[in-house]
Amino acid sequence: MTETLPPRTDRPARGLPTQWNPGEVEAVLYQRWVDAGYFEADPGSGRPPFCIVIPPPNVTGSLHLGHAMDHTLIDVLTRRRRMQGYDALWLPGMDHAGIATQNVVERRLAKDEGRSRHDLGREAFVERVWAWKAESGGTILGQMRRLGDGVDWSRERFTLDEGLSAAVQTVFKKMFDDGLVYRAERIINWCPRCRTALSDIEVDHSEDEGELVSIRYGEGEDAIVVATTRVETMLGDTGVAVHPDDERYAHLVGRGIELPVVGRTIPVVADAHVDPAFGTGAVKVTPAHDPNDFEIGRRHGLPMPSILDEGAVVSGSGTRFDGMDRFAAREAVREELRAQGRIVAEKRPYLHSVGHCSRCDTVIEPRLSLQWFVKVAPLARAAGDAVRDGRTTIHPKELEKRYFDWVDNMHDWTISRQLWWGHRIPVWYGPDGEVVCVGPDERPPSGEGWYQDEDVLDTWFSSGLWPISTLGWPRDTPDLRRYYPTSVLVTGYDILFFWVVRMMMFGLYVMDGAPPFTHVYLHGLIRDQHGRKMSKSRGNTIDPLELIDEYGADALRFTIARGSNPGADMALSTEWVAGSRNFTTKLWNASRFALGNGASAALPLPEQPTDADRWILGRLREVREQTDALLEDYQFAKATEGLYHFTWDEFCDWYLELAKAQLADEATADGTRAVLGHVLDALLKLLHPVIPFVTEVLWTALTGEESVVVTPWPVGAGAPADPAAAARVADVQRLVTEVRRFRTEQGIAGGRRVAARVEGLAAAGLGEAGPGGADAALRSLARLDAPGAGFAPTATVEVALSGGPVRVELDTSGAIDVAAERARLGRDLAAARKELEQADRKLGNPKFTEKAPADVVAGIRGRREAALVDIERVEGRLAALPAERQSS
RNA sequence: GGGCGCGUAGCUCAGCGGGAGAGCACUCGGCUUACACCCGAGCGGUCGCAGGUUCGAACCCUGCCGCGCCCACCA
Repeated sequence: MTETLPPRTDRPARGLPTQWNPGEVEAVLYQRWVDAGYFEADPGSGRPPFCIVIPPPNVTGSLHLGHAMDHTLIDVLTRRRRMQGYDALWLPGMDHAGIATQNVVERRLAKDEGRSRHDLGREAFVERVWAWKAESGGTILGQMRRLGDGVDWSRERFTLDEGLSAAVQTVFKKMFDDGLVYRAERIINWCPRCRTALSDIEVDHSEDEGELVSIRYGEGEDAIVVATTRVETMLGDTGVAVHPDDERYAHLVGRGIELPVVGRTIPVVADAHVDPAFGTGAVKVTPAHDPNDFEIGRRHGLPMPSILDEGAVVSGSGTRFDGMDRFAAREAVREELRAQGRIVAEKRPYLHSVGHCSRCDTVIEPRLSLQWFVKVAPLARAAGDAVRDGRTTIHPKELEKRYFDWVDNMHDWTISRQLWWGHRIPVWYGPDGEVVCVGPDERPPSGEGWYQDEDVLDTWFSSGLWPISTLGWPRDTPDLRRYYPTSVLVTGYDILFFWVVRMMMFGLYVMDGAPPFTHVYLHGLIRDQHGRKMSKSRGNTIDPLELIDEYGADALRFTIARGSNPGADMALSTEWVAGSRNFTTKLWNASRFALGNGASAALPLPEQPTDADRWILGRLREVREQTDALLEDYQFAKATEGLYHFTWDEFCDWYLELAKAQLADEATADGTRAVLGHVLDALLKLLHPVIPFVTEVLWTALTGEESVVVTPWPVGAGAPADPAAAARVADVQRLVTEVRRFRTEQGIAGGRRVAARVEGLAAAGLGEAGPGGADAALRSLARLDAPGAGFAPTATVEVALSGGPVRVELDTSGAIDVAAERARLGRDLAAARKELEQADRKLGNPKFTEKAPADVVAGIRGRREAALVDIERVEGRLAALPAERQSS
């Protein structure tokens, strides 16, 4: 729902429309930036390099809020560095996302044409995926432009590009030669639906309901009871294992026992892996379908028949279950065992951990299979060491532990995938069992009987090379020399293991110990307004494009930055984005006011600034310093929040209001225009990295210059803090607030001017009348007129300021609401008494006065004094109130 | 089973040893010549529970309760 408000004023502010309309302007501005080449890096510039490589979005579809988070934070960092004079490069690109993309295209193919990839054949299918990539990739690039991503489009990369493919092939070859990749028959995770091997982290475990069935193997004295959650695997049992020290079974070790249903005799072996306290202390051993059993089988030389393939019992198992689906087989085998009286016990439901394919949720089948692996131990050790010795730092630091736990306990990485979309493994097999790995510039062996490996590499293999391959490796390019190691990696903590660790391993390996990035910043996940994970099935996802359409890209970016605390998830709702949109509107209107009143950044700052001037210039300096410190520490939320409050609560609510009086006085008008221009200029620059569009329009209107994108960061903006001036402004604020409160309690309309006499300003150290003085400020902000003829005060507002009491006598033109005033003063009195009581309690404790630091004690004493003064003042006012008239 | 983290205003979250905060929501006023996507004034919290340390604890320690996440070859 968009409301268009009628313009309330048509005073022109240097061509600025009365309303900020992001939808009309953003695309134009973005194209202008790109055309101007602002985002293009120049390794020969001589400026210090700053580089971030994008976490490449998958070409599976379109960007979601998680990407918007990556992009916002990266853009904030990059735009700021560019303004700080760095040769800033944000390198864009996309990931082919092997299995994910292949699945998407396969599903579409099935839905639209009722065909499988096998119907098309490898070559034609891969062509289809490329077509999809063109379409989906285009969508993503368009979305990045909508977000305002300041990326260097001339350096855009894709993981299946020629150059990146060469990098993949080169690394594979190097690792092959170094013995870091190997081909072996191991138990791997097989997804029967995707029909490919998966690495360990592509398997999600969940507690599922199943069954635990205890089966008696053997007869009589030789009988052993084993328990299993997967009855059907007993078809592939080749042994029963017991603990070596388990006396219950000692007599059976080494002997044969008959495997029911199948009828073959299998040995009882002693293996320390078995926990004698668990269940019966005896385990059935299915080496081809369980990682533990595989190890046991290996230690004892047991046969390893595969009895399940592609999710069904293999034909040729020699049983009547041949070809039966694995879950049907589970039931059928169980019933057969039951018929034979073999089932001793059953527990159902039985909760246990079951692996699922992270892509399609199908139950994973552990399977003995010939695959390619990366020997990770040396790589992982190097990855751990680089963080341990500080070559790379992880923010927030708490996530380091997770990183170490992972790299220090990593299993070998299964990298071959039985897919078609990806980098084909560059290995050729010869007729006599030759295995030849081929580099990118080498010709593969040809001739009778030679063929290339059918499989492709895990998509994370190429993503892991992203920071080096995108910069040109294996060629020795200026970019690589200039931007590697990259400055920061910004990504979600959820892909720490998938991606960050792999990049560390590869980067260190390929680049001789130079890590791929100096810092890693891990942000949290975006959740819905109640902190729940966003998911399509829950129906609580929000499309970033819809938010941009309704509120503007700046609003979305501001919301994300404002909610991003290191490592913590953030809840996002349209209300938050609307609030951010309101902020951009506020900034817009404040700028219009300033411009409409002749603000200029080119004017010299006043030689005799007012207190308000000194205060806001001092605050500006502090805010700039604070913003820098926070952003250096990746505290996006706090940095953004600080700018929000400075803009709204200080600049708009107070300085602009104070400026109105100053502008009306010739003595201060020019100075005020200069201060307004100066503060606005710096503020727009500080906000630009977060909200680039609106700040660009406003800043160019203010300065008439080309673009805020390439303007220097406002390091010297503002002035050193002036605590005395700031204290006087704080006093004025208190005064104004107290008078406003009185007016509200008395029901005096906000716009109505009230005649008033102000006493005690000079004595309180606030000066008297005069340009930029406290009196003028108070009268302007509290809407007080000078006492004219016939001034007849009906009420007094008295405020005890640090320098003394100030009395404001008001002529409300008639009797005041005594009850309301009594209530207001009563609340003040209660508060003051409570303060006094608290202070007395502390000061009455000798241990406190003895042990607490002197400044703390002094602070409490000060508060006690102030409370006493307050109480006296308020009691005086209460006593002076006229008697309440009796009313019903 | 191991590890990490979180429980603070109705909601989402900051604060992490010395006067309980923000945004949104809510109440009451208000077309106050930048802004009603606004302005002004308010209401709202035994800071999960119980102990302990300390002159002083939302903040440090211990235990408990509740929730979340990560890791793990629990047959």
